[in-house]
Amino acid sequence: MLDSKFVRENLEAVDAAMRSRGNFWDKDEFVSLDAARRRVIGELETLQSQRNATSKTIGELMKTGLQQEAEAAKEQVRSINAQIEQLEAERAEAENALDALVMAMPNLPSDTTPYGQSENDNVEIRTWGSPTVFDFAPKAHWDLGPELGIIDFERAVKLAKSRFILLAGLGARLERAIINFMADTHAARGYKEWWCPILGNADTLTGTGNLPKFEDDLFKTTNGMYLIPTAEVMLTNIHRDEVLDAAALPLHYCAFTPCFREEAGSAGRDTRGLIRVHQFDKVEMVKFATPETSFDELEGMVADAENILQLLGLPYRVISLCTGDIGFSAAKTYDLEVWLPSYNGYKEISSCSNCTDFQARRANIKYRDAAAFKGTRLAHTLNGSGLAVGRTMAAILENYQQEDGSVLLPEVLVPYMGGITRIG
RNA sequence: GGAGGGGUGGCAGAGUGGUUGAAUGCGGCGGUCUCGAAAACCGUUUUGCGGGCAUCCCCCGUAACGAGGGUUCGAAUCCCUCCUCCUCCGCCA
Repeated sequence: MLDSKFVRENLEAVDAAMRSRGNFWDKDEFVSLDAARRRVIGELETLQSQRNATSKTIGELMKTGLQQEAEAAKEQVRSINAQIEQLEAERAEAENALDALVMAMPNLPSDTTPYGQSENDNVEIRTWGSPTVFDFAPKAHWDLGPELGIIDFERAVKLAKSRFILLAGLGARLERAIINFMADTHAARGYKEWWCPILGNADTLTGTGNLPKFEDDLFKTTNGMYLIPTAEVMLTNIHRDEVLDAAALPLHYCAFTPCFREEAGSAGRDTRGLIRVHQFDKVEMVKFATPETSFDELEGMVADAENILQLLGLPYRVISLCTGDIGFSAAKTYDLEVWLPSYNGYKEISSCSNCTDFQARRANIKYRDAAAFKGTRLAHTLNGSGLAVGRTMAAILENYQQEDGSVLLPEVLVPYMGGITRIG
């Protein structure tokens, strides 16, 4: 969430930023709600001050036995309280309205985020490798998987519903191999690994910006909990309501979890295969940093995600998302897109974002640096996929497929597959 | 699931209705002393919001003692609900 004081004092700049993101917030409503709230608070606190002063004298009057005067003062406070009660209601109303408006506002884009309206305006930063060339007609992973007997789409529908996946035999093992390879690789590069709940409460989902605006994207339980759409939610909220020591920053965390997404509104998109499903595995990276270093940390995080693709030998490109395409909480986002022969193009496999203080303000994540400043400041949070496991499997199957329908395995995965070098 | 006992400032720990945002101790920070350090001594030590001043410094007000509601002129202190921790019993991967 944005700082409403900052919004008030930088109205035009914020307005421009919102429009660059295609977010049509109501500037005038903000101004009037903010003014109303401050007026009510002013009046309310004046009355509270009067009440406190009068109450104090009541105690003294009663000690000195001046019952009559005390009763008169009590009556006076009662009438003040009646006014306070009404103003409290007004304040709650004003704050709720302002809160709803501000909570619906996305983060301000970084200066370095390219301006643009849609994904067509994203900027390619670099590519690694080149699109895989075949001297036969390559198959899509949704054909390869069933043919090899390692992905069972039909039974997954029977067990759950469409857009769920059932892996069999070496497919299930490959899933585990990819997870372990990714988690081990990040851990070796300094990321502390966590294992976390995959159900979160409303405060947790609010902290990362998933609630209240994107509730429809989440699976909910009957007791008011939510299945996490990504481990980012848990890793970021680990330090909710905490003050971190600047000397400990940056913190580099990672975790493997299943991820659950309703995919409301994406019916008809990527309907086949492993690309867009309700449940998938992901190894996630999260960082906590100071404002001074967070953008450098973002570059480092992208490099760590790229490292996985390079070790797997999968061609990819890095793009910088434009203002119109970055996510709600992000100030700057790089997407890694892996080459997918079935799409004859690149497909997102990782998204790395600097959320600056946007999540930290919601989640109350601060840090202290006694030598540099008094008090506390909001930390910056970053998150990135490292990587989406299902899409990685799809990319491996498609890019490593052989003419005979078998699939070679990337060398780095062989130890995780118990020495198996080929499926099929 | 049953019974009982707790949740106070970075930590420990007082405080059962009236200048208590909160004693005391520890820790932290600043200073005195010292060649330096330790010890000792002195001072200081939360955050949100509103306003002033101003621009990272201070002042005023207000709110916050797990969360929310209630009683009262006034609540950390009394009542209710919820959350959570601990102990014992039961159940269980």
